[in-house]
Formats: sequence, structure tokens, C-alpha cells
Amino acid sequence: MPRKSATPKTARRPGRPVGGGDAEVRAALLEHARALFLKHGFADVSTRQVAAAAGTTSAMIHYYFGDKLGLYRAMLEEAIGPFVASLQRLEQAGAPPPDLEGLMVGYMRMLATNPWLPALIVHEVLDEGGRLREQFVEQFAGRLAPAFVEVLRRERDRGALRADLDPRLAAISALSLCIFPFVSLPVTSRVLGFSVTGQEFERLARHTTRLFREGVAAGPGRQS
Amino acid sequence: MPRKSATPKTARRPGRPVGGGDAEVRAALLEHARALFLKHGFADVSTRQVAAAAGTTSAMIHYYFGDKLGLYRAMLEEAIGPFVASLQRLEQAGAPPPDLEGLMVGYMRMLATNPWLPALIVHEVLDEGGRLREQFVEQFAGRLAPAFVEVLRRERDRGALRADLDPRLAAISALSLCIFPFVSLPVTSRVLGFSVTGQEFERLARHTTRLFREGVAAGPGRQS
DNA sequence: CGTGATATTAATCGTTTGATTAATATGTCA
DNA sequence: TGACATATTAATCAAACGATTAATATCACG
Repeated sequence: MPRKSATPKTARRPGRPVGGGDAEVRAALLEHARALFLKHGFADVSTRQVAAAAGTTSAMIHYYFGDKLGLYRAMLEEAIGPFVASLQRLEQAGAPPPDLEGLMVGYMRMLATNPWLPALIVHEVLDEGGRLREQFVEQFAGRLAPAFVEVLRRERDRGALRADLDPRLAAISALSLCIFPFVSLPVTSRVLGFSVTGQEFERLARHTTRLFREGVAAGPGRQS
Repeated sequence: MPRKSATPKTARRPGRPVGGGDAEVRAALLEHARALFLKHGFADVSTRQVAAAAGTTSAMIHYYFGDKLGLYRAMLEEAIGPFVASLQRLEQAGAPPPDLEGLMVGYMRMLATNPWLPALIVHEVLDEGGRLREQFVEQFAGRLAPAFVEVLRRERDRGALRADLDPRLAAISALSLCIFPFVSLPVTSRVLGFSVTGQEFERLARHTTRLFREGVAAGPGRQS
């Protein structure tokens, strides 16, 4: 016998819920949007999927963010916001000239601490036609990369680096050494058993900075 | 006055076309599928788009390849086939132990010569949940990476490399130095004015191999 | 208390997508 | 020359998608 209006199971009727005044639905949407969009890409994830993961309906996306792209933008803003802010803070604080090793290790630690960052870089920066690539490049790569070049040029002119070193190429090499081990982790963890957790991260960081300075060759001199 | 059945413009009626016996429609589909899928990703490109670019209809995709995924698989097969074949040829040919520099430069030249390869790597290998990632990893990264490790281990035991060098980490560094400059080219070309055409490629190759051997530090000894 | 702002569900709309089919025209070969 | 294989277009289908709306329930405040 079907009851009139009291559906007994989890089915809920429309209407504002009782408890929370805090925007927990909005936060849940952002959280699951980050997890899903960064894992599978923007086009591969539907608004219904995100809403279901967050325990709500796709209409809430329209309510809080306007549309799917609005949710994506808000998610990215929240994700890279802290990094852009800390970058600005560094620039304004009189720019205490950072040392090479500190810069590299700091950058790597940032990638290791936020495991979703490499995926974001792949989807947003490396991927052709990544949404918001413009913004990401301007606010992030466009400032970090020239800073790297400047540090290298200064160290070279100071005599600490080879005189014939091209700072631009060296910056690209440094960024490659710092970033690629993390964005390629899904592959290297399988084909090489690689990992970057805790102790292994320290080994990677030491190895990378030393390789950049000294290379892999044996002995103090050069060979052949 | 609308004519009865003779639509005068380019509109064509069904039926087998007159000339070609060669499968030029199939080839055109593969060609434009590669361009579009590698540029925008599998999910972002519709079968209608590919068909229109190839000057035909989406029914031809069904006719020649079964479905969208079949077209994608065939495109990838055609794209990476030559590389897998040459890899097998190298393995079977008694494995003439390759030198480090040759391996690195050869790998980089491969990326420079086929400009769509970096995009393929981003979409298929680095991207979480990339279709055919399994196959690509097994046939490509899963063979190239261990080969790299083996070469490094041999050179280290031979005394050419530092005794305390971890071959696994060194292999990851070498791959980073070789691959990342190419996959990050869409970014570095904008923020650093970087390029890898002709003469610039030679400079990059020389710089990279030398940095891997000797590092960036000045002088023959070490510092601090 | 009651009225408007807020938050939520369920239902639905129009579009696009991948896939398929019927019709049609050419090639091939006995 | 007729019959079957091949290749193509146009039309269409069901499903999924993004987006929107109407209904509904609670909250905040006078």
C-alpha cells in the first residue's frame, strides 16, 4: 500500500534543509569538482557526476556557480589562489634573492605536498586548449620562469656557474628536473616503482639539486 | 522555383563515388583524427567534427572503424607504430649497447621531428585515465625507461659515473631533461621565447647532454 | 506571525552526441 | 548483363548533457 506523501526511504522533498547555515553544499561541490575535473578532465566529467559525488543535484551548480564553467573557474581559483598569493607576497617583500637549491627544493616540495597540482599542470598548462591556461600562464609560469632565469643569470655573472651557460636553457632544464618527476609519476611508479613519499622525496630532492650542480660524471674533472 | 531532384550546388546524393579505388576517405579520417584528437583531446572532439574536417560524414567512421574509439585506436596505432617497430628492431638486433649521449639526443630528435608526439604523450601517458595508456606504457615507457636505467647502471659500474648515483633517479632526471622541454613548449615559447627548430634544437641538445654529465657549476672541482 | 530571502528537489527542455539504417550509386566478375 | 560486393549520403534514434524552472521547505527579521 503506497503511502500518500511520506516516502519512507532517503527520498527528500524540495525545500530548504533544516540545519546548516554554513555553505557546506557549495564546499562539497568545489571539493568533488576538483577531484573529478583534475582526474578525468573537464569534458569527461558531467555536472550530474559532480553533483552526485557531492550528494546533491546539478541544479545546485547552477545556483551557486551559474554553470559548469563557473564551477570549474571557482575550483581553479580556490586551488591556485594560495600559490598566487604567496608568489605576490614574495615579490612585494623586497625580493630577498633566493638561492638556487632553495628555489628548486621549495618548488618540488610544493608539488609533493599537493598531489593534485601535477594533474592540474597537465590539464591546464601542458594540455593544448586547456581552459584558463591563459590565466595560469600569466599568474604562474609567466612569473616563475623569468624569475628562475634571473637567478641563474645572477649566479653565472657572480662566477658560480659556467660562463658559457645559457640561463634560458638552464632554467628550462631546472624546471624539467623539478616538475617532470611529479607529472610523470603515474607512469614511473609503474615502470620503475618510483614514489615521492616522505623519505623518498628527500632522496629525490638531494639527487636533483646535486645533479643540476655537478652532473652525473665521476671524479672532479671532466672526461674525454 | 525549386527544381525537382537536381540540387545544383555541391549537394550530392548517396552512392559510391566514381573515381578512387584507393582508400582515400579512410586515410583522410585518420589524418584529421590525429590532428584533432591530439590537439583537443578525445572527449572534446566529436565524430561529426572529424568527419567534416575529412570532408565526409560520421557514418564513414562507423563504416571503416566501427565506432569513435575504433578510429582513435587506429589513429594511435598508425602514430606510434613506427616507433614501437624500431624499438623492437633495436632489441632484436643483439642490442648494441647504446651510449648515453646518443640515447638522449636520439630521443630528443624523435620528439623534435614529430611535433605531435609531445601532445600525444600529454594526452595518452601523463593524463590520468588516458585511453590506451595501458598499451602505450607497456610498449613504450615500460621498455624505454628500464633500458635507460640499465645503461646508466652499466656506465656507473664501469666507473664513468659517480659511484653513489642512483640509476633509477638518474634515469628519471635524464627523461625529464629530454622530454619536458618539448611537452612544455607551448608554455615556454610564450614565457621564455623558447623554440626547438633547427639550429635551436642543436643548442638544446648540446646543452642538455652536457648538463647531465657535468652540471651547471663552474670550474672543474666542486664548490662548498 | 507573516512575509520575503534563501536553499533545495524533482521535473523538464532543447541540443548535441555516438551510433545506426535505408536508400542509392558505382565497381567487379561470372 | 545481371547480381553481388563496395562505398557513400541523408535521415534518424536513443541516450546523455547542460541548463532552467516550478514547487517546496526553512530561515531571518520586522
